[in-house]
Order: sequence, then structure tokens, then C-alpha cells
Amino acid sequence: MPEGHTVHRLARALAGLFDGEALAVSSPQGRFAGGAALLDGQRMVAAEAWGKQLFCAFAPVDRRGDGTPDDVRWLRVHLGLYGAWSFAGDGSAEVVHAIGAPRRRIGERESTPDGGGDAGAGADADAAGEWAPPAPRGAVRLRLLGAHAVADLTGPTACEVLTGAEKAAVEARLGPDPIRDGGGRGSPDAARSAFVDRVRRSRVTVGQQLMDQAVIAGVGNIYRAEALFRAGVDPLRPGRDVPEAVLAQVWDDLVVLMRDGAERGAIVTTRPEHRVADGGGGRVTRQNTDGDVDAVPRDASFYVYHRDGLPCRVCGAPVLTKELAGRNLFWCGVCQA
DNA sequence: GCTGCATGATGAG
DNA sequence: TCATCCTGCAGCA
Repeated sequence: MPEGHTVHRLARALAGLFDGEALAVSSPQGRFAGGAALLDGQRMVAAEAWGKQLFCAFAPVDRRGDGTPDDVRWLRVHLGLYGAWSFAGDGSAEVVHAIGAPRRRIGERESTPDGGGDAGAGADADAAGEWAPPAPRGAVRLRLLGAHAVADLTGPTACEVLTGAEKAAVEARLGPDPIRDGGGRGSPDAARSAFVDRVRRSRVTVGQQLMDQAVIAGVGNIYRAEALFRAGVDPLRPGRDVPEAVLAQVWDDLVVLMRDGAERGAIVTTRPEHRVADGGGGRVTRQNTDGDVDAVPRDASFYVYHRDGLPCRVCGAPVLTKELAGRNLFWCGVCQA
């Protein structure tokens, strides 16, 4: 259940593993057999993210040069609620070092880049010392297999092959992405005002609009709850009633928070002075952590997400929760009045 | 061994 | 607003 920062990390990991390499592309589960056949044997020439969408470019092996001409096909993957990538490799390539111990998932489940000292745990070498990819486990929709590594995709909500024009159409429907340079909208200012203007055009609550990928791309339930807390904004307030300057601040804050998440591999929104581990009321609040999980304890990472009933870290009032458009909302009724 | 929930999105009604 | 997609895990027996 990744938010945008995780998908950006995935794009980086895939580029590091496979960029420029001809891949064997298959669908062990069978549901993506047609799409896999289109890409099989081609070179992966790029991997990028826009919000929660992952795009990988494939080009024929015999084609020279870079860029994105007509024969480039784009793999589009959206993980949705259940999707996950798992990786395995021969342990020798630097890319494996960079993404962590083989057979650890990133994208949805915990994994650690440095493998927790378990080097080679998943380095499947046969008797001849030759690396062999592990058999797919579970319903693997898509397998990308290179010379030194393999990536398996399970449970995505979307997995399809697009032309450049189709990819552009998908991106056109997405709002600016705080992690992309200039929000993907040319300049930081353009991206910020696109977000601010869009929110203020509607009386839909600002809480709902932050989850709308056409308003801002990559924000999920955690970043929504945390960004609104940090800005002191009531999530139930209609978008048009939130001052321009406050929304601009929310955008700027998300740029910092989400880029930090993409670097760190985990969402941390608490300021150091509020970063007090308190046991989280006994609840186990998990999140995508493929970075150093212990750098900030999970029960010190959030202000309000999954903390309903616990005292607000700032004012002590109990954190509130409510279902809004089918998703759980968390906020402090005092700090966000 | 079950059961219900989860950081998401879509399409029908 | 609801059902559905489809998977892993915590919590419970």
C-alpha cells in the first residue's frame, strides 16, 4: 500500500537493476501474457514515477540511441492496495547491493537495503556457481528477468502496455507530483498554483481533495493526515474556504515531506521535538519501510495517522477519526480547528 | 487455521 | 455509496 514516495523508490530500483538491459518478460500467472509478449526480449531504457503510477520504457534491442521515439512501449503499473514487487539477484551486482538483500520486497512490505547483515541470503547459485532466478512465488502477474536479477510483480491494480501518447494521456489526468522536478508541471511555482487553484475551485473538503490524484499525485492516507495536521487545517473544511497561503504551505510542506520519504524509504512527519516514542497505544502501525526502519521508531513517526484516541503530540487532546469517502481520516480537533 | 483490515482506484447505480 | 479487484498480515481461536 504505497504512497508516491515508495513508487519513486521503485522506479529508481528498477532503473538501477535493469536500465539498458534486454529482459525476459513473462507472466507466470498468465493474466498479463499478452502484454508480456509485447515487451519480451526488449531493452528497458527508463523507469520513472508520477504519483503512484510507475512507468518503464522498453525499446527494441536493435534500435540505436535514446529518447522516446514511436517504437518505445511503456509498461504502466499501479500497485493499488495489494500490489508488491519482490526482487532477487545474484548478489554480485552493485544494483543488488543498492536495493538490498535479494528476495526482500520493496514497494509494500518491509525490507532493508543493507540486508541486515544477511548478505547472500537470497543469492540463489546452483552447483556450478551460476545464478538462477528463484521460481515465482504466488500469483506473479509480471516477471522481469535480467542477467543478474529478477523482479516479480504480484497483485497490481493496473499492469498494461501503453504507447507514448497513451502514457501522456494518463499523465495529463494526474495532478502535480510534489516529488517530481517542478511537480512535473514545468516549474515549482506552476505546480504549486495548479494545486492551490484546483483545491480552491471546489467546495469538496480539503481532506477528500488531497486524496484525489487529479488534484495532487502521490498523496495517500498518511501524507494527507499528516500534512493537514502540520498545517493546522481541518480536513473537513471545504477547499474553497482554505486560504491560498495555507494551501501553498501545504504544497511546500509535502514537497519536503515526500522527497524525504523517497530518500529515507519511510514516512516520517514528526518534528524532532515531537518525535516521542509512546508505544502507539499498543497498536502496531505499519508502513512501507524499505529504508532504515529503526532510524525513527514507528510509534514516533506520525502526528495523527492511526493514532485515534491517543493524546495529540502537541496539545494532548484525543486524536479524532472518521470515515470519509470510504477512507479513515485522522485529525486533532483542537490543533486543526 | 480462520477473519477482517489496509498507505488505492474504478465502474455501476 | 457500494461492490469489486486481489494480497499479506495482525489478531484471534
